[in-house]
Amino acid sequence: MSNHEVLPLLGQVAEAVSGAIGWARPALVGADPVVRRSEHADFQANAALALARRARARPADLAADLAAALDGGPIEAVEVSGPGFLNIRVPDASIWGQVAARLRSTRLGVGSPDDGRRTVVDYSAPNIAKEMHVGHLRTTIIGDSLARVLGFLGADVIRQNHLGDWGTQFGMLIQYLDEHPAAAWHSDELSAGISAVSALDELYKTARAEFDADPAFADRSRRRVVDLQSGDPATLAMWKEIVAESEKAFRVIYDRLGVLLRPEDSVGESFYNPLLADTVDELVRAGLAAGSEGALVIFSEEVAGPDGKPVPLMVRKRDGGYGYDTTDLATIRYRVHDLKAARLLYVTDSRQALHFRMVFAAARRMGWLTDGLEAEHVPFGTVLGKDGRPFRTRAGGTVRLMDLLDEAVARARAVVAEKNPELPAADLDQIAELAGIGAVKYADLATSRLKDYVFDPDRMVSLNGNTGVYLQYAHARIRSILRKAGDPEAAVDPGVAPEPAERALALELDGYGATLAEVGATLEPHRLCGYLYELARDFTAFYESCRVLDAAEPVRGNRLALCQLTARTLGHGLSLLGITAPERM
RNA sequence: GCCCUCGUAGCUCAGUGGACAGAGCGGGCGCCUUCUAAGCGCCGAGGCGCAGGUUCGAGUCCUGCCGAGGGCGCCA
Repeated sequence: MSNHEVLPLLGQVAEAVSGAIGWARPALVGADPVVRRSEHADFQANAALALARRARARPADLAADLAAALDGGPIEAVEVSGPGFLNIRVPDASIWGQVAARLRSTRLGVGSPDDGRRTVVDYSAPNIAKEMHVGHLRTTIIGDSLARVLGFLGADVIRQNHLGDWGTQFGMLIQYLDEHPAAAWHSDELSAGISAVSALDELYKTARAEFDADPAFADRSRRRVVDLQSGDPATLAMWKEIVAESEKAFRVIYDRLGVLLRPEDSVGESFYNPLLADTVDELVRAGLAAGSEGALVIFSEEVAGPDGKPVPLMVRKRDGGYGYDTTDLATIRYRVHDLKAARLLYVTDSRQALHFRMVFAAARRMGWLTDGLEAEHVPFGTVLGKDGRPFRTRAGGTVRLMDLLDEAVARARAVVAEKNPELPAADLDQIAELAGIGAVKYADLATSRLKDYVFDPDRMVSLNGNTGVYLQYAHARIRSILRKAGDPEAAVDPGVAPEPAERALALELDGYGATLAEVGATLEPHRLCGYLYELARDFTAFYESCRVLDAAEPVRGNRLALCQLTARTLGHGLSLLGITAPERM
């Protein structure tokens, strides 16, 4: 499919201005028409200012020539303003035509610019036998939203949950569990509210203490690591059980968060373990990896360390083991060769930027990444507490993800209960859950990805401002109007002159696809949040100045159409953020 | 030492090289016989860390400096 199912007015105007440029100044054919939304008209074209020098003309003169060449087409009126801006107005009928066309489309008229592009999104990646904590919040939420947006834009998205399910720490844990068969850690032997990962996390700490205190246990643990790596059946069975129980616990969080990740998306470190030797062989044969101080490394061609020498990727450790550098190289090899990916995305925190830069560079030198292939680290900032320091419990420990969700839902519940005391308890629970989870996700997505952000439950469940709750409420309010009208078939009469608020709302709705394309290109979901907030505000302005239900036809029909398209766009946009938009609040 | 990111209103944040830099919170005033007041309007508040540069035009691009955070061999 093309970039647009319904060509936005901005695109139509841009085409017209492009045509005018070619007509008025053939030498400038193909130049950017620089069309933008405008406060002074429907759109403005800044091409005359940008091109005046090349055209060897005064901007105002060039603008006048362009205006003269812009007769008719999708443009109703043009005027030159200021130093050479073209203020452009589109016909009323076009405004309504776009609304009608988008309502007829199941995709709201949005095209599929990423059609068929196989895109691997690597995100979440919790560690087996450990609690999910605040550190997994952003990767899970941002990664999931990107998977949704790219999928909607037509990409063939393959989600990859790169679980931390392999490593020497499991030798210690398995040995401990083997020696303490009475220890409870299976989900069915734990009391409600205690997860397997919570129990395993505790047992691991105990095992760790014993490892440090008892040399004999440490020896047995080390032997257990060898057993695990050599595939000893009993050890492997225990490990698989630990993985399965952990995944059950993750499932509970994923279900509550409403993320797309499913069991088959789990392709953890253990999956790559058998592939690492081959990966390293290729690197050695290609002459990229070389011995250094007993280890095997790839020296970076561009990055130097504190000593001024090239920084190495650790391909094989001195003890013969493999670290994350090797695994990440193996993921590229696998995702390109076996999954046939065209675009690789790694949603991890920004501290790993240098690591990925070096891994990608090595993969390019190795020939695994070729020119048509895009590999991108999608970095994000740290979650901070209100004190501006990394978010921790009062005692200084990491904050469990589940606790954090509980707190947000509890606050949302208090706010909802206060504002709507008549709500039946069951509805209250359901709405509090939707609002609380939505608030957490929205707060995480709404701020620009790269910056650290402050986790503030009070602010995120606020009903005012750029919050998830505000958008959910806006959606519910519109749905309420539509229910009262009996959810009629949209009937748009393009002959009606739109009120300013109707015009502004329709133009905003027309720009939905452009915003999504921007999110797909920049991998910045906060642009979608900003768009939806603006849309909700435009709707509110419309709601304040334009009566819907008691308007006379054909105005009423047109306004209902605006309500329908706004509700669908809001609901759809929220769903791409992974947030549910309830019918009632 | 080198590299990366960030620095916009009292606070939390938006801001494709274009017309007077915008929201929310907090403060002040006002608006519910009308589709959800979980809302809306008005008032006050910054000239975008600092200094240069490129440009017809810079919060946005470039250079330097200051400040904060992060990274730089066997943890991911």
